[in-house]
Amino acid sequence: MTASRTARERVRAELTREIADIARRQLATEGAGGLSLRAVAREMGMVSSAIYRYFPSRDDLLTTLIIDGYNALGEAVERADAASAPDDFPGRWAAVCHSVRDWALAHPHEYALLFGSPVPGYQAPQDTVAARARDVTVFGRLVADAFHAGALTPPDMAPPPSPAAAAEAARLAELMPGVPEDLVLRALATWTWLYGWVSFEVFGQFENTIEDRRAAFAHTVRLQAGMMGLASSPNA
Amino acid sequence: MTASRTARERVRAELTREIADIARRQLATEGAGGLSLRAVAREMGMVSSAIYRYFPSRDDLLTTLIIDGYNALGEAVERADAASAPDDFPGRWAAVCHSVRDWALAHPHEYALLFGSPVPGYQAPQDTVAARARDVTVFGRLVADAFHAGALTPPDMAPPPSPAAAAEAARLAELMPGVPEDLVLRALATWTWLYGWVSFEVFGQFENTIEDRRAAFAHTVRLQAGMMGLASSPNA
DNA sequence: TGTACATCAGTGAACGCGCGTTCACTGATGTAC
DNA sequence: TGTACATCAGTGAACGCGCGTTCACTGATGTAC
Repeated sequence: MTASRTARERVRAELTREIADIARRQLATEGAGGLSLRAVAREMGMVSSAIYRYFPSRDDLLTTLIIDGYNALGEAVERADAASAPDDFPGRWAAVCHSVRDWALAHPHEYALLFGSPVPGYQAPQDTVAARARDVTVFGRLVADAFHAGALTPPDMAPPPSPAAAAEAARLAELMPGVPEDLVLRALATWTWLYGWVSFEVFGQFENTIEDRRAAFAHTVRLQAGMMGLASSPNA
Repeated sequence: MTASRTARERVRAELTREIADIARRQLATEGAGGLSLRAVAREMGMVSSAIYRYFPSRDDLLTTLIIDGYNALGEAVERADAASAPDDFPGRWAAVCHSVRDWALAHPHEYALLFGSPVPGYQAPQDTVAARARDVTVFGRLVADAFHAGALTPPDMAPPPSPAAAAEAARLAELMPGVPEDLVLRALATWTWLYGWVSFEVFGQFENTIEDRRAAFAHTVRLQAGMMGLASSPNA
């Protein structure tokens, strides 16, 4: 009976998801190192060994959380970009930045899992790479779109890249096809800025230093847009 | 006998330092969460309870490591700045950037302790604030020096700050007295970029993405100098 | 439709481990007269 | 200089805890004829 087999499988899928949800919630109170299979089992009302029917080990559960995290962030960024007018490149950029920041502040421990100190003893498997690139893919497309629309004209302020830097830029250009090397490097600078800021904010470095962080962030987002040379499409 | 009392105290100070050193080394293999008093005691050849003669608790030992870390980083940055020609502002900036990066790559777990995910259950006490600001103090002085030497003339590319952002800038201007608000905000953007880059690098986000990281970093450092508007002193 | 068998989920006990911290204690080192 | 006392460093046992993982097991759910 295919229907009943599906029934069992459906329960299984649901419980698997429930375990991951509880684990995610525990992450939010204990941090990545404090994630405990026994605690998850307790909250599930199961005996601890039963978890092994669903996840072969603690590391495996962590991997699931990491992949889910990258996907959640990636989706948020994709949605933010898609919701903006395609020709309004500064607007798309701002939407992307704020979506990253908002997601990080709403899920600080998941953010820490993805972008903070590596979890000791945990080695991320190959499975995570696909999900990992979703956010930066959106960014690369945004930059490439702007360039090809003639809306990426940065102020002249930088020396030409060294050959080694240019070589790196050439490899990164995969993410933003057709964009010249020095603009790729500017984009990289801006991208690292974004995560630097968000990490400072999520990890508490701005405590007692910056109060209205959203306002300061919003202004810096515009500043970075200017540095990259993002303008509204001249065809718009 | 003052001399003999000093002898005992000297041994005490030495053992205290030795404990901290061992703890720091363990940090480097286990990460912040894995720091264990018992393991430290084992390596000291002491019984675990003996550690309590020197540190009242595990958190206290962690606090010492954090303060030492900020001081080590701060010293490295101070030395790098001091070793540069005072009028060569881009040079000073590059020296500061590379000293942060070099220190972080040489002490990745200490860096993680200072700038990575907060240690769960640990609340940094007030004692850390003085050491915490050493690096940014150097940076603030560098920017202020450049401004007053007429060597801070950024390209025009940013909208004027919102009132809220300007208010934040006014408070941050303590670090770089006399520098106008919009330049303070550019400096803040650059500073967050620096730690964003270094965190990406230390935490492995550039793995399989950027190979010659030093070259890419060096170029981006110059790019950021241009964004801030740092130039060599016109009086030099 | 009914029965015999196979698969799977969950149990409960156990293994072996490491942790932070407390406490009463023994000796050695330092102090005061 | 010598002795009686106080301070301090380090010991060893113990408390109470939680962890990941294994394993033989019981029932329930699904499958094949």
